[in-house]
Amino acid sequence: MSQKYPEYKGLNLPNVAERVLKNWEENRIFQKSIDTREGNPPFIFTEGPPSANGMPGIHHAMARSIKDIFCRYKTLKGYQVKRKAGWDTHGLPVELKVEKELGITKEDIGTKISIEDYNKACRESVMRYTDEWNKLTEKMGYWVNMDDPYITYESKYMESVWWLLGQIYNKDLMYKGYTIQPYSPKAGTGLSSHEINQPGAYQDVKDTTCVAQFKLKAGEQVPFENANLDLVHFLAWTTTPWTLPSNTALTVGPKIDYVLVKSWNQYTHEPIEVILAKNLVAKQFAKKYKVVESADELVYTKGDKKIPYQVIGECKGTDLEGIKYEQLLDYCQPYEDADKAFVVIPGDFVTTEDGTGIVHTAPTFGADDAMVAKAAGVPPMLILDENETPVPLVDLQGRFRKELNDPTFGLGGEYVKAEYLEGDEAEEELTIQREKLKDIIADLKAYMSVDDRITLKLKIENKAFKIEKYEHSYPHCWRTDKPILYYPLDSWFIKVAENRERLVELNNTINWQPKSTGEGRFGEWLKNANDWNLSRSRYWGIPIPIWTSEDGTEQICISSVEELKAEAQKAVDAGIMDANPLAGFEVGNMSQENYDQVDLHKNYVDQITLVSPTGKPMTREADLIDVWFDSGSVPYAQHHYPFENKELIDDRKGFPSDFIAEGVDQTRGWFYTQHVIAALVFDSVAYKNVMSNGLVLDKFGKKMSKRLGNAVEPFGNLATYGADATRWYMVTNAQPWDNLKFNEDGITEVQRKFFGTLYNTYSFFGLYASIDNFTYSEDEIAINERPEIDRWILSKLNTLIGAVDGSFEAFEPTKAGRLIQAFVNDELSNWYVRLCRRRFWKGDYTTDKISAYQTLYRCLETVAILSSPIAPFYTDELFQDLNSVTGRHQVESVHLADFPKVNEAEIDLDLEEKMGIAQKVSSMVLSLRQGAKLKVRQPLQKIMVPILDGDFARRLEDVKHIVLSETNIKEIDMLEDTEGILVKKIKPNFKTIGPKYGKQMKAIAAMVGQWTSADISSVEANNGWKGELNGEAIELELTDFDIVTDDIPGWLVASEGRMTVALDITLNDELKSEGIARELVSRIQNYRKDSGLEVMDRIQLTFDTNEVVKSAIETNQEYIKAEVLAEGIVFENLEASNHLLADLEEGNTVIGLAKV
RNA sequence: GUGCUAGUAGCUUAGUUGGUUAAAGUCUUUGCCUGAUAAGCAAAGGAGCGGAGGUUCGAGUCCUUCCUAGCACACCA
Repeated sequence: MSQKYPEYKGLNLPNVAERVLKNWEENRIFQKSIDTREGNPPFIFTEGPPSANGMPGIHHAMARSIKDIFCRYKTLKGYQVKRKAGWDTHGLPVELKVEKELGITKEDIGTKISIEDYNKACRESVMRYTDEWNKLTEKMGYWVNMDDPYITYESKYMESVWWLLGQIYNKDLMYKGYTIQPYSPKAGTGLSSHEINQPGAYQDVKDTTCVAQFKLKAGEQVPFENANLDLVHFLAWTTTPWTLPSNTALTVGPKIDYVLVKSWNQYTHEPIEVILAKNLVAKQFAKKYKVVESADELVYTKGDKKIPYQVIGECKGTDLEGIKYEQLLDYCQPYEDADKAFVVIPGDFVTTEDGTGIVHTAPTFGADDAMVAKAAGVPPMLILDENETPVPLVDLQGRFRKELNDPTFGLGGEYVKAEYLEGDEAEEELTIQREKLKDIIADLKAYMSVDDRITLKLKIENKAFKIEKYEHSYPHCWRTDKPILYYPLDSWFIKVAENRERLVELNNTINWQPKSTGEGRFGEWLKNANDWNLSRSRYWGIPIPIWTSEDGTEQICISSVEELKAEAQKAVDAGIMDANPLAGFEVGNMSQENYDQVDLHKNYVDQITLVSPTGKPMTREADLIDVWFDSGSVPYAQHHYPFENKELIDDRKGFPSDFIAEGVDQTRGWFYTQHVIAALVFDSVAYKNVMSNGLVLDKFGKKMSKRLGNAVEPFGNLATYGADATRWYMVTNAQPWDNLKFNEDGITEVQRKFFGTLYNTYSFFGLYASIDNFTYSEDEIAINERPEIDRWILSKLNTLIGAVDGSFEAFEPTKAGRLIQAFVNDELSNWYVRLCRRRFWKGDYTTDKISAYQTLYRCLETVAILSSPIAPFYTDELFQDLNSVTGRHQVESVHLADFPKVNEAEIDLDLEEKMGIAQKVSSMVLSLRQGAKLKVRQPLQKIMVPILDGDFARRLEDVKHIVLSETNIKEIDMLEDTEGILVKKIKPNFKTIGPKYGKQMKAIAAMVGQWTSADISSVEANNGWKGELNGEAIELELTDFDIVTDDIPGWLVASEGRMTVALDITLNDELKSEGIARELVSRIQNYRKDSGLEVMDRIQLTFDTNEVVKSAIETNQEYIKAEVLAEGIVFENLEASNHLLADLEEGNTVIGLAKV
């Protein structure tokens, strides 16, 4: 044990972090923080897996700081907090990156490159930045066990996922459906709703939209009396004209009013009669049209400025149901039930906010469309391909099928969205189009999209009522950035919708931080949860473990490697497979080697054909499981549950999580999928407390992005400022769930204000404690034997412990940090240490001095522990530096210590109140001095303070010595009887009078404002006021008024709140000479310092000065000698150039100083 | 478009159940103190609380509406 407290040349937080990190490694402190809590209750934390195929950013540091804070806090509180790191390894981002690197597309997989090689490439790519992640984790001081991470591509992990899915399958919560889903032709995959909801997925695009005219079928009737049936058309709007060939129905709202309007087509000028929603008439007949009242005015010839229109009939949507119309674009017919197509059907989702109130319905490309069409028995536009398989009119690459070939307009084989064209394809298409369209457009300048050509065709054929560009937001594939299509796909679904209620119920038991995210955002989302589309038609992921016979009648869902091996063996026995690829797997052997010899990825399991009970071969369903299911499985799969660690989950020893935290942008999916899996499989919550932290924006509040170059690079930041300052800044500057405007100036401020002050306080303590050999070896001085100031700071300290504990407990790290910071700056450094300085460096090693050391030591030690969850590095050094001398704690790191307990006996609220008065009065006196330009060094005779009440007098009496020394005043006068001395001021107390005489408030205030000193005295004498105001009797008590002293005539006065202080600024000779002495002491102290003297060096003083100063020196000789540690003082002539020259009292004083 | 969150001095934030003159820090200017000194104290400057209405004796706090930002949601034709 050392006798000296370590000293440093200055505070360099990055260096501190280096030293502490080394210490942690050498002494395995993290491991010890878990081991020493063995047998204690666990605090279950689950780490959300990041993907290591990208570099970590500063926002990761943010999210990880939050996690770390609570894990460290709970460790201090005695919990055992295991935290297993993990990696998310599957998914489209990895695949797309690999495709790019290999220069291939999805179609090449399985042909140009084997799935096996492809998956190998993915496996190698996905862990590429693992080292950077590990480095960040270490540098920022995030404690998580990285030696044994769970990795989602490992066989054990995948086996657990299969097991979970098997549970869901066996509970009959899965089904295979044919639904319209967001589909990205360029990525070649369907997208989950999570993916559509990636930031930036919805983009504003300008599309060609079209209000098409669907002609009434010959022989049909309409519910309008004087309609010309040859001219009647339904108007329907679409933003995707490419879906018009797939139209098979028009949907109307049954309750909506529709009208028949007579007019002319603006492009062909042919007469038309159109049906649309009543309250959309004005919108559709804008600009070129004008309404007319009578049939007489309903005349039009081509070239007229405006086209007249008139409403000639009205009906309800119901009346239109069942009416047939002519197919708009007759390239194809539905392969079945074609006779039931092209009919008006009802739909509740129809609104009259946009369009025409009649919805163009293409069941193959719209989810609602499919639903209403199915309900009405209208077929989708599916045709049979060369294999006699029903297919939609657009292929999986996003191109029209060849059946749509139009001699003039092309279409067949072309991409339905121009955005899908790559490179020169647009140019090539343009050449073809120029040739084909030359009769219509003489000189085509630019490539015409499919939408543009379809609308052009409709225009020519009198089938387009209006064609416009329209800007709206449309979902885009989050990876390829191309627009998605809604497309019919085969998929596996988990039945989430029918379990919504239970999901909501369970969510209500979760403590969300902030509350609003859980109740509002997440809760609302659960209430409207749709079935979870699990299928992904990709390669690198966990395969759906379902094998089906070719006719679809028999099926098995595999839940383990053991089961797969057994089923494969059956197939071998039945002669369906030659050999069992899992023969080498030893059932029940949980060793890594055993599991390493199996691979459950697609390339491997697709080789396996199983046999059904009736002997039919069964092959695996081609799709993979949505990667969000991987991460939602973490709580179980990280432990290889239920194959290993069964008790962790079953006995609830490691589940549900006590705490999880992730960024709000990234993690909606993770919060959700964990919740769904836990609810469906275990009927439990997955986590009890959850914090969603906000985004890290740049200092202007803009989102950070590499493209804008405003992203903060985390490594450089940590190296410059140190992890402690960055962490402290991030946590204390804004609530974690608010977005953080990341400004490096803020970190500098934290460095200076908090860590600088804390460091200074420690240095101050260390300096003197080392000199005095304070090692905390004396008995703890009883609290009632300590001076007031010590008891005060200890009271504050105990209050702080309670408040910080409560804040951490309530998952409010910002509050905790701010409280600590306020304590260190305002209470400890700027009041306690400042007032107590002399106690540390003056005089003998007395009880008072020991009390001061003990008190300051405890403050520093406690602050170190309290702050350690947020700033793990510096606080550990501080703690260890203190503990290395005193050995008070048997632990080698602050992170192994126990969280301090509140000692209620040390809390003295009355004392805290007193000190508040002392601070207030001192501040007021200093302010008065400032105003009078009287330096604090100049002593003054007295101040007067009017006494407000008995408590105030007692309190002020107790702390008056502090006020006097702080402000350099000789005495304090408490004025009890203030009549005639003080000028008083009275104000009504709105808070108490308001509820009683609300309406009269203004009148009362006005009246009170007029009162004179005499009136105030009378109110005081009568203990209140009674009277009548505006005819109402009013009775006010003394407490309904605030009476404050305002002024003392002839004195320098300051008032704040109810307190008033008056300062006597007259100077006599004695005060003057003392002022001179103090001034000299200050100069000599600086001179000592400049001369390089040690604090304890003793000196001999020589003065060459005038009479005034000389007499002041003589008068205060003992004081000066004691202050500057002078043995003696002599007066003789001195050469100014070799000594200190001071300008005092209108003359020069030369000061000589010699070390003795 | 809908929902959630936020909008308070140049900047970062605090403002409890509505109660008199809106609070800190930072910043700028000025003065001071100091054997903790890249700190500290004091004074001055700077907002009327995103805008507009309303409820109330009284609104930064409650209500309505609009605007801005971020996030989430959306099948929107």
